[in-house]
Amino acid sequence: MVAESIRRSLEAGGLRCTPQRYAVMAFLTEHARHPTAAEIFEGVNLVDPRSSRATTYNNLRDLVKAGLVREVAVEGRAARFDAKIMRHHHFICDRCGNVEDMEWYDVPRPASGSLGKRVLRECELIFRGFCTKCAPRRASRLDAARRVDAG
Amino acid sequence: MVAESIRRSLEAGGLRCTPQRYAVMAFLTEHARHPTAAEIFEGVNLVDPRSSRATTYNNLRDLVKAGLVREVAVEGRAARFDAKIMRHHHFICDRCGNVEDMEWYDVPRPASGSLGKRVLRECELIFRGFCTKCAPRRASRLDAARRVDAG
DNA sequence: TATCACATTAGATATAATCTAAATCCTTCA
DNA sequence: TGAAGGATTTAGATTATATCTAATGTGATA
Ligand SMILES: [Mn+2]
Ligand SMILES: [Mn+2]
Ligand SMILES: [Zn+2]
Ligand SMILES: [Zn+2]
Repeated sequence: MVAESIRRSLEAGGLRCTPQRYAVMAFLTEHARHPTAAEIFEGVNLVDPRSSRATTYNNLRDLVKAGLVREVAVEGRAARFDAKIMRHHHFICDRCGNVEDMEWYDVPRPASGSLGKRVLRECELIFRGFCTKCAPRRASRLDAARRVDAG
Repeated sequence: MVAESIRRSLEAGGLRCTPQRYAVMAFLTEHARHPTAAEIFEGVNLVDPRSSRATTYNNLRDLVKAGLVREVAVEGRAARFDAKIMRHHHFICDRCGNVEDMEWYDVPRPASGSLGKRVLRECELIFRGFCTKCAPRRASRLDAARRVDAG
């Protein structure tokens, strides 16, 4: 059962399972769309219980620190979050900015000469291009496509 | 000569070579440290001519649009910028957050089945771990290391 | 029940980025 | 030359995002 597994992973991470904290984890587990903190705040408050903005931010910070959630590196202003269920890479659309999950595969590590004294923990891959929704319009210039969307 | 090459690349990108715009490109070319907009603003104003904050942001936006500069995807709040001189990957330090350049090498593309109808433009690699400066302290817990730094 | 650490909250504050509208600078073309 | 008009710059206001503060609430346990 999903509820029980969230409860367990919170406790494994040394965090109490509060309604607000549970709601953030549940939302991220159900929505693999890499929502922003504002979207998560809105999402968890569509249903009860109410959670304040500060609590949403606090819990996201704690969940990241506990390793249950990761912040996805992406340009744009607002941080995006991702429940750490399975290893995967990301595809970021040049046109609409959507961040999509991509199947995991191992990446060749850099030559140890180029790594120097650095200690490598992980290699993350970010693919860029046009997503399925945006690819059909790729014939037209990017600017033209943007203009169409704005209109 | 570097000055001349900056001038030429600006014009090739369809941008006038103004003193403020030139200063941003020159700063980014000299400082491969992926500075934030605020750092660039401060940096270009250490020498003359003065450039306003709005102009620094405007020029960074225009330079990115022209493909001469890229915004580096990194967690943290402020966007970081990088003159597009040579292809390279990035190493981000878990402890101090520094973004360092890493030698370029080709990355195996995802299986076309997992790509679907998406159109792939590039594969970017982000390495994470401890940088040369932070690696020696890695024995102690991350939190402990942070406390030392703060104190 | 009393205690105490952990959590939540509203609202204030800080930080990063963008917008606005006016002024200035360039290029072009009589 | 010297208007005309587009591109650029500017200070300051505004918006967007994130964090802080200090008061309050909650629940496990002695
Ligand atoms: Mn993801
Ligand atoms: Mn770089
Ligand atoms: Zn898209
Ligand atoms: Zn470091």
